[in-house]
Amino acid sequence: MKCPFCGFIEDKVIDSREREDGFQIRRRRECLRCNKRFTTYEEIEEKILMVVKSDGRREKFSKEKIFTGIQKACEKRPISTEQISEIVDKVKMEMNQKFENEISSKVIGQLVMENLKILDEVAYVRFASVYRQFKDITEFKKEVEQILGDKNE
Amino acid sequence: MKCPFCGFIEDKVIDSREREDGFQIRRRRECLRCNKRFTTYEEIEEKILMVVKSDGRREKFSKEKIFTGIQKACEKRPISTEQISEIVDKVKMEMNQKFENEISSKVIGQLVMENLKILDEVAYVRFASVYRQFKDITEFKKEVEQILGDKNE
DNA sequence: AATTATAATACAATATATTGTGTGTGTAAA
DNA sequence: TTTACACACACAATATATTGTATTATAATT
Repeated sequence: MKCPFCGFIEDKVIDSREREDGFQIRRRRECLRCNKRFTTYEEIEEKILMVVKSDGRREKFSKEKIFTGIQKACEKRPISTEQISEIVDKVKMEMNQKFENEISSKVIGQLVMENLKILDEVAYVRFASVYRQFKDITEFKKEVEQILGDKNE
Repeated sequence: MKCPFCGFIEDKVIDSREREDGFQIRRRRECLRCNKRFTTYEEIEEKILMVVKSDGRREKFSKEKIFTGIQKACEKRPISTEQISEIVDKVKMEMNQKFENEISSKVIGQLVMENLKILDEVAYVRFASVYRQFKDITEFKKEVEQILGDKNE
């Protein structure tokens, strides 16, 4: 790794820590010529995932959008930011497992819903109402009865 | 490094290559649970350098801007893109050595000029004429005589 | 279509990074 | 202002990454 101070190509790692979330490694390096220190980060290469929206337009997949979508559904619910992040990461992982370069926004919505359902039913129903575009309250009713029904089996 | 497919936290590096320019290391990793492979990149953390312009406004330092500035000065000159990149990198390195978070655009100009002077005098004079805002051709004359004078010493 | 560059793959010999534990510091959040 | 959190620093014991060489695949460029 080229020293940002003197440009020398050799250095040694004097410390190396993985972030708790496991998505980054930080290394502290020292240049073998000028002895100055600098920090590097190792990250997973993100393949650019395209999301196909219902009208056919495509846009870059963004963790942030999913995050805010879930966040809205979780308003005033006992769900922490970390828990939302976990869902986002899980959804992303499932996407990596199952899909190539494109994924429809519908499928993303389903993945989010599956994960949200386990965590918080209120948030789940809220999210579903937005995602599946509930037209009137009977749809809420149906969805809730569905959930309750599943539990009694 | 967390597996992007299954989320497992352990993996092994099966290949590791440094880019020729020395600013990146690419690692090929394999998950110890699902055996899927993925790629990571290690890069130097970029500290955000602010450039103070002559009117006092600040903006983020950008390699691209310097690059295009030099490129203009090198029009029709026998200077390759790589050589320009090298100057940009050298300037950046000098900045890292000497400065903290802020640097005046004037000083950047000087650094560029120093490096350009060694490489190509025509480009240097062009760059200087823009950078130091030559008012008339006598300034070109002065600059050229200065260079020629330096050589005879 | 031909060319170039970059990435993925494999394998073997060698060198260097990683991880735990602990201290201190600066900065952002509560 | 007190509390967290992330980063810098140090050291020691252990495990794993790095680098050369080479072939093939894929994407980008002309």
